[in-house]
Amino acid sequence: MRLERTLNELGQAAMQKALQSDAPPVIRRASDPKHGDFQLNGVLPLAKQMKKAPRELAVPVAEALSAMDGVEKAEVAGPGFINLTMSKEWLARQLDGDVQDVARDGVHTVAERTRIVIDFSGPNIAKQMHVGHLRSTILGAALVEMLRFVGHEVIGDNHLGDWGTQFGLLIVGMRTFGDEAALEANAITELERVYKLASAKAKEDTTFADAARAELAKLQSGDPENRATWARFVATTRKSLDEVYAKLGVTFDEWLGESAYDSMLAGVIDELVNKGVAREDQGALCVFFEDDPELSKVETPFIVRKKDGAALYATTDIATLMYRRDKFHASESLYVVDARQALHFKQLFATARKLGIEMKMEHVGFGSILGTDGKPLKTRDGVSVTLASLLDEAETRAAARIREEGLDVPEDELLKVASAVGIGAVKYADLRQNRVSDYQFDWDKMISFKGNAGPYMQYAYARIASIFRKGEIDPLDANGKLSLTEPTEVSLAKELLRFGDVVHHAAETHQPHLICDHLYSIARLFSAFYEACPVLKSTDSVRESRIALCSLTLRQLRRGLHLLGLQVVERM
RNA sequence: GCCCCCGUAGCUCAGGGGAUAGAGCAGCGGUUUCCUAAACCGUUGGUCGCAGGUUCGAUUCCUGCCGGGGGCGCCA
Repeated sequence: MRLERTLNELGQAAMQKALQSDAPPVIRRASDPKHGDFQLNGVLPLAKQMKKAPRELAVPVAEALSAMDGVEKAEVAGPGFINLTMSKEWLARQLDGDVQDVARDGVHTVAERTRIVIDFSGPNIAKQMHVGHLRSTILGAALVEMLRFVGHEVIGDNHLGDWGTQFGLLIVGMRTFGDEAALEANAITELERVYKLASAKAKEDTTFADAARAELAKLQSGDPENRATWARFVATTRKSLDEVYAKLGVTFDEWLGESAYDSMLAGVIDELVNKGVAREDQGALCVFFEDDPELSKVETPFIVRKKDGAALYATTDIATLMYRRDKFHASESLYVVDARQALHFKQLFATARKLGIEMKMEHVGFGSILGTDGKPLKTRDGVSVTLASLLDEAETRAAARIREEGLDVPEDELLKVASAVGIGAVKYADLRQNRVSDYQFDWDKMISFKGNAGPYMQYAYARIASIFRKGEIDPLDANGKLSLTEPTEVSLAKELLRFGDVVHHAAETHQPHLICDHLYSIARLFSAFYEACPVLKSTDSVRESRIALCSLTLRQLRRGLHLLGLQVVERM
């Protein structure tokens, strides 16, 4: 349900009736349960505006509220807050609707459906994915699910780094240092080895560097031989990328790498020049931002063509925006990319606006993954943990932990559960934190399964699932009427009512951690409820009600975890 | 030098104009003849980096400073 809107309407009606005012009621959750369920703060600013004493104005509003359906108590407090307590019957009635809503578990859909392209993951060809790709992939996949579920039309796009300078080096490097057999056997390992040698040599040997540039130019002008070599690099790399994505359970709607836009680049350059957006400077074609208060201070131009004539990342990104506008008719483009690229995106978006591209563009940035020592997990010289090995370790650790605890997992399901728990732990650890800050990757915390962590959530889910299994009840049929009496029932119910608002807020602001926090809160309140209230052992309408409460908790937990990309398991 | 982000409990982090600032971990003390104890309950712990300003009210907004991180012409 839409709790915020419902309460807002209630508050608005009261303020209208008591004060004939359209001022916003400013309803918040009570800061302390002693103050009731919610508080209406809107009287304070209104009093200021009307030059009246706040408490004086608050009295008639509180009276009006008290007379309204569902309001148990409304009283003036402090400088002029109105503390609001809703009746348990009202809470139950509101939540009944969510219990019945088997299709969406109480989450409404947006009024205005828009088409959004989400650009995420974006690994490089000829390179193993490493921890640096983890956040973009996990965050992006969650945002796709979240925005899609609230009703948007979402296109998840893997903008592969499959074009650019590195291929000149790789082609020459393969010719010089390459081992064909090794390439067949393990493409990425061989390509990484060759790349490292080639880039080192290019730094010292200018003829070698020139040769690389020449091969790159040939590739970009469509030379069949180089093109075929390139295609082989791409295809072999894709195989290993697919393995990682399969393990993560991440899929894409499009795989439009940088190469997909190559044919557009000349046109982009023309448009930049013809519209007077870019001009030459020191041999390169650049966009300057004299008119932008922030970007003009940075002084670095946005380079769209190097002095040797080659296009770059920037050029491709502009082409990509045009493509999304013309082919996808997208109204929004999100980039789930490391926060360190903030300047690039500011310049890109400013350039797009200069070109008249009317699209909502947003850089959904995120911080780095650090080790427990507070330093980046990835080292400068490229010795970084590969994503594949990290995910393997997560599964291994989870399996060990499950065995150690002697959990309720049949041996033939162990690997499946270990995978759901291990991968889930990694994903959850990443998503639970505000994306803008760096976060410490800590196996012990992740795998200790305590507190706000993936396994705790999965465990909470499994416990509820076991109630239904034991009672031989289908959660989807558990739609008895709610009657809330015990304090733990009321607390849980109030939290369950917020689910829709939370999912929408998280989706709109691109903050999956809001869902994590909320699910954690639901799981904890459920545990408290479960501790205090027998479910299957209770009888009649109490039993019906509690089963309905369990059902909605189960479904919201499952829904929320799915939105985050975590699997649930029926027993663990 | 310029620009961006971050300073909240011992540690890892939420919160973001409103009442006494919240979780987890760690610490301390409890709970199992009872539907999953990977659980639950209680408790210790904070000048919200510092200084001004705006406001009836600032941890939250603004400015400055200090501390940490990141970025800054032909990489992505």
